[in-house]
Amino acid sequence: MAPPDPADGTARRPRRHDPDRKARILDAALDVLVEQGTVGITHRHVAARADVPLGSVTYHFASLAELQAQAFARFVEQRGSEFAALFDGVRTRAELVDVLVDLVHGSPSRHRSAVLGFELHLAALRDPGLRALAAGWTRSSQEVLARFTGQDDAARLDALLEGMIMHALLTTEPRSREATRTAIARTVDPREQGGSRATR
Amino acid sequence: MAPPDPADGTARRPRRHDPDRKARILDAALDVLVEQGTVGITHRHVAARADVPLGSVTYHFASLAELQAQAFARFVEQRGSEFAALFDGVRTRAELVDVLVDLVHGSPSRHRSAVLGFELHLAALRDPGLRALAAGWTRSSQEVLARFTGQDDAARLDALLEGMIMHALLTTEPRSREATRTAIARTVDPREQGGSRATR
Amino acid sequence: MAPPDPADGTARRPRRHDPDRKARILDAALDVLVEQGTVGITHRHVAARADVPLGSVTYHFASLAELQAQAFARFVEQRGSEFAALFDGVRTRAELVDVLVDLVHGSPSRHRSAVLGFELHLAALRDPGLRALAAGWTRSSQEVLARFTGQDDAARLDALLEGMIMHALLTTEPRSREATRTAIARTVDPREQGGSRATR
Amino acid sequence: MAPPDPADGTARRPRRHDPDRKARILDAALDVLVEQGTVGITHRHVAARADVPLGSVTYHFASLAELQAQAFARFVEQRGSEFAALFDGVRTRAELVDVLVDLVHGSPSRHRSAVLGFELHLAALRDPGLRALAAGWTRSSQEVLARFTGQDDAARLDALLEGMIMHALLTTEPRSREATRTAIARTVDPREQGGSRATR
DNA sequence: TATGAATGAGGGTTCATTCAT
DNA sequence: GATGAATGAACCCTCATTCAT
Repeated sequence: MAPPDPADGTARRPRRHDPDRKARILDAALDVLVEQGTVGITHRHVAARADVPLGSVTYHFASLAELQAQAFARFVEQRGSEFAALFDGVRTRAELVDVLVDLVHGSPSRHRSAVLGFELHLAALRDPGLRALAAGWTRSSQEVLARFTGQDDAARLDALLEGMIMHALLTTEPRSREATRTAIARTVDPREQGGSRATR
Repeated sequence: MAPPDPADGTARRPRRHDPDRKARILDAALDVLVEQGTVGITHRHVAARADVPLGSVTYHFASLAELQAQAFARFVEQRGSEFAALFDGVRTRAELVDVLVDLVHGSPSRHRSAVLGFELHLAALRDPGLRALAAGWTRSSQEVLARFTGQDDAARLDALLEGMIMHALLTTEPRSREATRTAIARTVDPREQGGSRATR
Repeated sequence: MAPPDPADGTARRPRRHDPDRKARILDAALDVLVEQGTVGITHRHVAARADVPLGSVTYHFASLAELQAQAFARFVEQRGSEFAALFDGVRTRAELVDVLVDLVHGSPSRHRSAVLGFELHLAALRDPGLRALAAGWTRSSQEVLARFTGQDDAARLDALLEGMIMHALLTTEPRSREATRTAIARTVDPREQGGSRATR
Repeated sequence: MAPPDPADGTARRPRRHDPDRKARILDAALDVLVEQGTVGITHRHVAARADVPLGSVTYHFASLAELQAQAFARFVEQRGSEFAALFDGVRTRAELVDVLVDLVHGSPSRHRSAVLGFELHLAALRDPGLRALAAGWTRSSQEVLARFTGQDDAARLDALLEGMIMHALLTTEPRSREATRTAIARTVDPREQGGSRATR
């Protein structure tokens, strides 16, 4: 005889043997991070988000800190590939600028990456393990950019993008794409003087 | 017979009638924010840091959210003046660059501002009130910069600084001041091509 | 409008301002210790036993270990006075033996002291703070006995009593009072050879 | 792709077909009992101590209570033989006293027995099954002693030893062997009046 | 005005036990 | 036979907030 369903409408969860449950928990943790930030990372929130019993989270992760660390690691891995893929078809400086402008004035899907990135950066301020992770991520991002701009300009460009993305996340009256384009274009190629689309 | 002490470490303190206690509490809250981030903002932590009884915090602030908001407001106000003052003696582009390089490769006192700034930015992502505060801060910062660079370049410079400060906070092997100087110099004056100290 | 009573029949507890609640919690903890042993010392058990909300226990005691330590300290203090009082009217060796036999073949009220004493001894094995407490208790007990027997015999007598009390607690077929009396009498006065009531 | 490890430290161990694993688990449980007391008896602790997978403990024992009971039973059996063997070469009262003094002022190996004995006694207070076990142990111990002292004195001697061992376990400034010897000698032979080594 | 006692929700974590493999 | 994934209860403790004094 099966146990009765609880009264509160939540269906019984008979799910035993669920492979890659661990990965699903990590994805749920990233969802929570986007919506609530690091304060939202609790066993109970993550479990509810992953539609998994509480004990399942504590079973797979020895501590919340470890869960958070692995979630961030998963993000960096996934986002690293995505980021590199953005530049796959880029041949000219103009195309590079196009991609970067899209990066800043991003779609909702970019919003997620941006928020997670900043959460990681802030968490890394006080966690050496996360600091190493963030450093690796920054390095690989700059390597991607450096293929187009050279090493030094890549660092500069990366910092500019970081700041612009943060501002874009926060601003209520979004700066026009044109202003963003100009700023990026000048950084990608300092000889650019005009604010409009580079024609040469 | 003396009344029993509570179990936590809060000792008995006979300080009655303490003007500007409210301000001291806010400063303590900022200290906590620097050291532990927004998760550390609890009545007990702040009270202990301010060396003030627990009830004093709840008495002066209707809720924790309000305490945090006022603490951030105090920070923006203080930091705004400080920031403007940094540029008081600046006359040439070279001097501007000097000040900005110092801003990025900051002393420990700058560390505090940088951390609080990022804490504010991240908290503002999910709190409309803080978002307005952060927006005002960004605007006034850019106005200061714009006195030297014009409006558009100020926004670009501000974003660059933001990104470089974050990277400087996180990196383990700090990038040389020279690289920072070059990046800033090129942004301040796009005609700069060399990486070394600008001579005029 | 008062909040409604909970559905499970437990009456609402409007009790604010309850002085010597801390002492009541400690007494409840001792009750729990008697009934369930150290494993039963949980915030919830003690709170329920003291008819006090859970938060009240955590408020008054910084940790469970501290609660347990203070409870044992309270027991030692109370029991110390009781123990000394047992010998107030003792004038002769025979009266001393009478009191000690009663101590071993104790009433239910003695059961409590015996169990708490052994719980303390065992807990003290692994807790230096409790070890000091237990040592002090043993010392003061032996001082009381020494007033009748001298220092060395007091130690011997104390050990014998300890062992007999433990056996009395455990045995299913209780040894007769006569056997206990004989054993004690021989220890109190080694010249005693017979097993029956000392007449001299 | 390897299956994920659980979050706790239990590593993968390829030991299949391990006879007398059950006995090894019981010995591990006794080790845990000595070090942490009955609260430490958990499936995980015992499994880790025995270097055995978690499931192995639940497989061999229907419940934790049963595991504990069997561990105590194993202790009583082993310790019973050991205890009897202590008296194998005893011929005179003086030799008997020597053995008993060693029993109280024991080496580390005796420490283990003493702690386990008291753990058993206290656990038996609240568990009828263990009470029977403890009663049997006490009986057989007294039978060994009775071969030298007679039935009544054996019970008295056993109680004295029990108390002295407990005191010896707890005391920080260990009572001298001489005092212990005197106490035992007087109990073994009430005609003994002097405190020093009995010469006949 | 100012304080600290009081409360209950919710936090991280450990655990005995069940069960599919 | 043997194992480890899975589950939910219960653990200790921290906390925001309320309120009597």
